[in-house]
Amino acid sequence: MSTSPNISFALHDVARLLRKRFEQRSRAFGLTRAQWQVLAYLSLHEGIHQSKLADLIEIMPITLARLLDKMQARGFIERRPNPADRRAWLLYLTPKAHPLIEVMRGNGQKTREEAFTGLSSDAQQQLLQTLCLIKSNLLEACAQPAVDREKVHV
Amino acid sequence: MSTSPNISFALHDVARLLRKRFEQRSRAFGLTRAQWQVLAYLSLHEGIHQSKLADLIEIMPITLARLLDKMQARGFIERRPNPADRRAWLLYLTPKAHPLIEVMRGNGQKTREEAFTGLSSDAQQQLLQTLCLIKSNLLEACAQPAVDREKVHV
DNA sequence: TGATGATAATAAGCATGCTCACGAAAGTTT
DNA sequence: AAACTTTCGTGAGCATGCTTATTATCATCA
Repeated sequence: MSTSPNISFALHDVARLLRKRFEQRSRAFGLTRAQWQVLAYLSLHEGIHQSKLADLIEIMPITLARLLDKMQARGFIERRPNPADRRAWLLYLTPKAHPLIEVMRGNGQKTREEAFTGLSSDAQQQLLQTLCLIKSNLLEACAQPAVDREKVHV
Repeated sequence: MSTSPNISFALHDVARLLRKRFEQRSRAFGLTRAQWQVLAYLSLHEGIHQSKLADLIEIMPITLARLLDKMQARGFIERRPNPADRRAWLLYLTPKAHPLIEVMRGNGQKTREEAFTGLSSDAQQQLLQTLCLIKSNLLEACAQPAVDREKVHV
């Protein structure tokens, strides 16, 4: 980590700003960005278990559980008991949630349009491919231990 | 926001994984990623005020204050009174912190090497430029209101 | 069948980031 | 000088993410 313009920092900043901008839009509809994301995935997989949904979104199950608590309290989702497995819930959107999906997609679209102004379609494709490569590098790296044993005693 | 592979999601994932990988390395030295970042910036600007440092790192002053509380408690930084302005502290590293700086830079370096394996130097330059463009788009966008007035009543 | 191990959801607690608000001090204007 | 505005640091409280641990249930195998 250095203070010169640095890809890691730039990535971090861009992700944070995307989040922030999306949040600015989302908040007007009463949901946070994370809750929107849950809604988006759930809309394509109604009847899914919490653990499967957490896998899809790539967050820890406990993190999802807390989000669902809030969304259930606000009447956006339902947890139905699963007769075949009393440990697991089956997740469904409520009727109240459905009209939000389209609006949400639009918000994501608008945010991306703002973010990618001045980027050709080719450049966007290129960027996506590069990001996917980096992501796969990092997924592999994260699975390896990262400790320099000789230096731990600093 | 859609569930097809999407640049926003990929960016978010990559940033999260970079953070996670860096954290795996940092933790062996007793500091979190955010605390490392504070240390890195502070090492180049000793004697700075909290508000200026928060500007540099681009976080809210209150967020920095909490980080500094912990780092001070662990003996990595000092808050010296400023005789010229009794509201503001002057921030300094302690001797204990200095040897960590080099190690930290190395960690960042290693993390980037892992992340950018298989990316040519040109591709990295390209990526950095693209990210900077997106960042500047988003900084501008975030300064604008984002509400679709007609749709707020959903 | 009965013990053992895996899995689903959640609890507890920490770290980081935010917004909003406030007190103390400094700067500015009248 | 007195009244204002601004700035610096921080308190309170929320949201999201994590790790670690627990409980209930299910699945499997001796």
